[in-house]
Amino acid sequence: MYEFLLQSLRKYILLSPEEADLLVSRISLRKVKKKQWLVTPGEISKTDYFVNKGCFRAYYQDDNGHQYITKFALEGWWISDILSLYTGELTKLYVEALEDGEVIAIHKDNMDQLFDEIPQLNKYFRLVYQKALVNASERVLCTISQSAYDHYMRFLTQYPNIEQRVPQYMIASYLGITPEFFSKLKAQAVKKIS
Amino acid sequence: MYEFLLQSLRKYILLSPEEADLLVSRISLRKVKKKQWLVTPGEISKTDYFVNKGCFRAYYQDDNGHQYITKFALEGWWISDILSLYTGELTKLYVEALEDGEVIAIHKDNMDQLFDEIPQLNKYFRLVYQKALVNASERVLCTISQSAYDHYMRFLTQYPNIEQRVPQYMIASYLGITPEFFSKLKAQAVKKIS
DNA sequence: CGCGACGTTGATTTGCCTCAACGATTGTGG
DNA sequence: CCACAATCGTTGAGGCAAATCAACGTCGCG
Repeated sequence: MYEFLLQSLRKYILLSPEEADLLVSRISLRKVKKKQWLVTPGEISKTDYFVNKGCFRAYYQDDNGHQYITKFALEGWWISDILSLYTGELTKLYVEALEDGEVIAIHKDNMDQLFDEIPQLNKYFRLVYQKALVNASERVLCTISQSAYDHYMRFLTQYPNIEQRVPQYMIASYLGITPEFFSKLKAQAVKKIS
Repeated sequence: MYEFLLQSLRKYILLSPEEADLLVSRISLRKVKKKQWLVTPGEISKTDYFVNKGCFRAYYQDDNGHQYITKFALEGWWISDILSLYTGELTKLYVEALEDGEVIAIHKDNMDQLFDEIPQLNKYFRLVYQKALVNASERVLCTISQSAYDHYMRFLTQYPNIEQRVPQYMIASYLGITPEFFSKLKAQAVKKIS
């Protein structure tokens, strides 16, 4: 049941059977239906989620109702409002399931305890965050330095095969452009090739 | 000499005197002059830097010679090409001193050793990266959701008092706009107030 | 002093947005 | 199994934000 998560941990650190058991005792599995939310604005985020199955998006909605997708998460990714989890401030994000799926939930308090009980976990998350930081930095650079089309190309390499799983207007939102303009971009790209 | 770094560590973790000594034995102080580089494209980054004094920028330069600033670092910040440091790929970034200053340099190999010798260091960097990730995520959100002016306002809260230390065209570059347009933005802002 | 670095301002162009209309597809209840 | 609505993608006309290019003013510094 938790094999996939343990496998992810073992990519970076060694876990004794006892530690693995301890970990498992402090986490829980949660099934979610398409369009359900894991996080909604106004709460204080207390849980970190590991995607076991399915596809999720984190997005922000401004006062005019416009949505901006900040992140997608597929199998093996962590997703939460890290800002709220870290600072205790109110969440401003939604985290929504784009398909029926399941996540492994770890409550902040259990997490803190686990960090003491299994110090190696600090290393695991150090590496996870480091990787996420590299991604975020590259995305920032792309956004300020490249045209929307180049930015799109980079997106495809970071999220391979995601185009089959999420509607096009969400990809546009992630890229920071409108669905209409995104559609025109793709039309032009086809012309260029031929 | 290394007091400032130790102080930063102690904000998040406890260090015994022995551990502090061990740490100090594996790091070095490096003085840099204005316009000197800590990192230049084409190398493989092997060192992480902690800013003890001064002001630095990381930037990318494209084939047309355009520069894009991805990060500023003031006293107490870490700066490096984390991508190259992490993956071993060639750096594409410059890291340059904007003032005479000094950094504390930690070589990757020493760092890895220290992570084993002082496991708590994992926790420190987990938290440092987590914070940096929160910042980067907010920056992404701002860039795709807000106008250049709002984005500028947020910048000021993240880097207070930096306007006195770096030229305006670099702030424009960080924000992803041209110096000319940035100048016009500020002119309009003054009008609004009066 | 004279040069280079930096900031400003204006004219023009371009990338992307907004609004609106229109197919295509999917899902759902009668 | 069909009618209908809802969701999603496409296309076009017009508008705005920001880029580009060029000229000019100002300051600090060798």
